[in-house]
Amino acid sequence: MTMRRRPTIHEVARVAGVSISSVSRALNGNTSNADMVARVNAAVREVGYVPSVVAQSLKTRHTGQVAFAMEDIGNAAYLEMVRRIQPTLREEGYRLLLHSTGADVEDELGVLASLSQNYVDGLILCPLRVTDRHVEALRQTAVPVVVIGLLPDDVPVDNVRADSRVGARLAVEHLAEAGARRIAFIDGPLDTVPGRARYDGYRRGLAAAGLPEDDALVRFTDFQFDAGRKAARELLTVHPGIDAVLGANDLIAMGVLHALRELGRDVPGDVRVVGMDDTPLAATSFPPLSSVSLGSADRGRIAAELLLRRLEGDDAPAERVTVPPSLTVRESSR
Amino acid sequence: MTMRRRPTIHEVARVAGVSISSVSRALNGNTSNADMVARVNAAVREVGYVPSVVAQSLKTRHTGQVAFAMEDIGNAAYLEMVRRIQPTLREEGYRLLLHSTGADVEDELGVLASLSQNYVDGLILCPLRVTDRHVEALRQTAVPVVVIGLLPDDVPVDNVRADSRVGARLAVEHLAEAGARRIAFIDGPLDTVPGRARYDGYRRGLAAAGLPEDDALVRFTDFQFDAGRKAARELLTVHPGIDAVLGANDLIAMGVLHALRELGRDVPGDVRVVGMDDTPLAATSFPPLSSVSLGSADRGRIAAELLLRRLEGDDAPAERVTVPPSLTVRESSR
DNA sequence: TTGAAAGCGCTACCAT
DNA sequence: ATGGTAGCGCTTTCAA
Repeated sequence: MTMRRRPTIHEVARVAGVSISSVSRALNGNTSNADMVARVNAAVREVGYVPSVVAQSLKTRHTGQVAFAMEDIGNAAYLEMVRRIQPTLREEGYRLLLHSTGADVEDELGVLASLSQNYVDGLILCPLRVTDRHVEALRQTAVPVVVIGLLPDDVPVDNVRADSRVGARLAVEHLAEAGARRIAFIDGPLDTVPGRARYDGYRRGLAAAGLPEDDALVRFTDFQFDAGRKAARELLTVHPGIDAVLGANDLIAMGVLHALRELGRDVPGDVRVVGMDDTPLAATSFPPLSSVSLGSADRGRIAAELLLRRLEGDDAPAERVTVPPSLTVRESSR
Repeated sequence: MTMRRRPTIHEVARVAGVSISSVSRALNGNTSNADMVARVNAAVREVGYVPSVVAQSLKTRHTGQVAFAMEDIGNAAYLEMVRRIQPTLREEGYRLLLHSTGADVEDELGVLASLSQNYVDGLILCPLRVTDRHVEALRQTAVPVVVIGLLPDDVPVDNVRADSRVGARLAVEHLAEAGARRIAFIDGPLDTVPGRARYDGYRRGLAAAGLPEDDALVRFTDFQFDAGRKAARELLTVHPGIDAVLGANDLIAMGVLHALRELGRDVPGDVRVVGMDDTPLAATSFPPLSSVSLGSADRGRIAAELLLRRLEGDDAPAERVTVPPSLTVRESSR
């Protein structure tokens, strides 16, 4: 265990026989003397010098770090975002700091207040809910913030959103076109933003397809596998005439697939099924699950790009980007 | 957009009418004068002071940050680790920096060399392969490192490992007990640590069950769904007598399930299937997939705990923890 | 072009 | 107990 302290710019200067200013300049490309650069580089290699980013940050007032704060990295949608955010930021030399808030609103606010005043140059936030206090905090962050999710129109913050209402509608229209007439919907809680939007989209889809609404075909549960399974089992037992089910996310839809199998119904022969989010689950289920992609990966990438623009000093008015949903049709609704 | 500079400790001192030393002491609990603490806190609130972690880091020589470097956060096993690492570190006040290396060995080394000399107090590394250069780099990192995965015994670095060899063996023994006689194995690349270990475990399992080895029943591909599907299709077309398939991870096993369905073979009636990693996929597949858990969540937690001990100054000899695998039997092999 | 020196905001030592 | 002050390692003026 070598316990030598890391070499500083002073060692490099000493070995190269120049001043620390010259070392700094040579390293940052602020010199035109090729010989100087060569000498400094040689000294750097010799002593194994790595600049202290901390000292650099203190001086330059930026850290090269960006944080992504979301509820739980375990959620497939956030995961997709991270997978795109990281390389996008990295290409520009930023490191990614991860912040799972664990559905804790206070913590989300804490992140906004302190984290944004500290150790990061920017922040991508994916809030579960947006309260007045969020808005307040967003208005006075010390660094650029991009919010992924719904945000009131008057908040001057870059914002990337999905359109899950249109997404649900797409799914319903697709099912109707495929010949379905009694389309059930298993939703998450109606008091969540996505739950509400997807329900609205479902109803619009029915209207667009000229199908009647029937409350008996709708269930509000949780965004979970077991919830979908249970709801589908009940729904299809009471209403055997249901010929299609839309699940408000892929987990619910997977639960529906299981329920149908248990009930001996063929998918898509007897009942067509569509999910939402288009997670990796969808492609590997049996039968492969049609699903509405809400563009998580794109939202992540776009959020990162917006933030990078701000970090480069762009101070144009806040932008609002909506990523359009797209339906991937697989066997479950073909 | 308020463009005021963040207040520093000097503003607080001025408002509180004390010296900056007193502010620092009050804030860090190094004073016993309750009145002083109160005055300082009041001033802190008044000016909205948040200490600069950058300046603190420069002074104290630690950053409060820990990095987790792995191949791709999209992998379910790594994800499980992150989900446990983050809260564990966070409880002790450390932030988590994420570093997907994208299967790039050079990049992995780069992380070790520069990242460990910089902006983090410690590092959790989950290398895909361990080369001599890794070992070399590990020997001279500037901060404590914990490696999740297999590491040569003489490398003095804390190490948390799964026992995927025993895991694969467990799976084979279980299949044999269930009556399987011709157990195929679809592995990832043999030159990866898990690929190698699982293959060894497979062979030991066969030996333990008194079954003959048959190279024709083994395929080395990728740890992916499509790879598993394709390999299974070929394998079962050429060798219809195969009565069980072990997939080296759940994705492969899911691919196997699909291939079998396409070939019209019943699972588990004709062919039993077992996967590895016990990801969420397993429980929601059809039929639900038996899978060997390698304790990803536990490994993540333990790695974080080991690292925290080092960060607290513990300099006991490097520890080696092995998390035992466990088999969850579901319908696919019942 | 180069070097000296002034900080960036903080902690901790040393006087008082 | 409190305040002054010397750095932490760097970048960037400013003179030479």
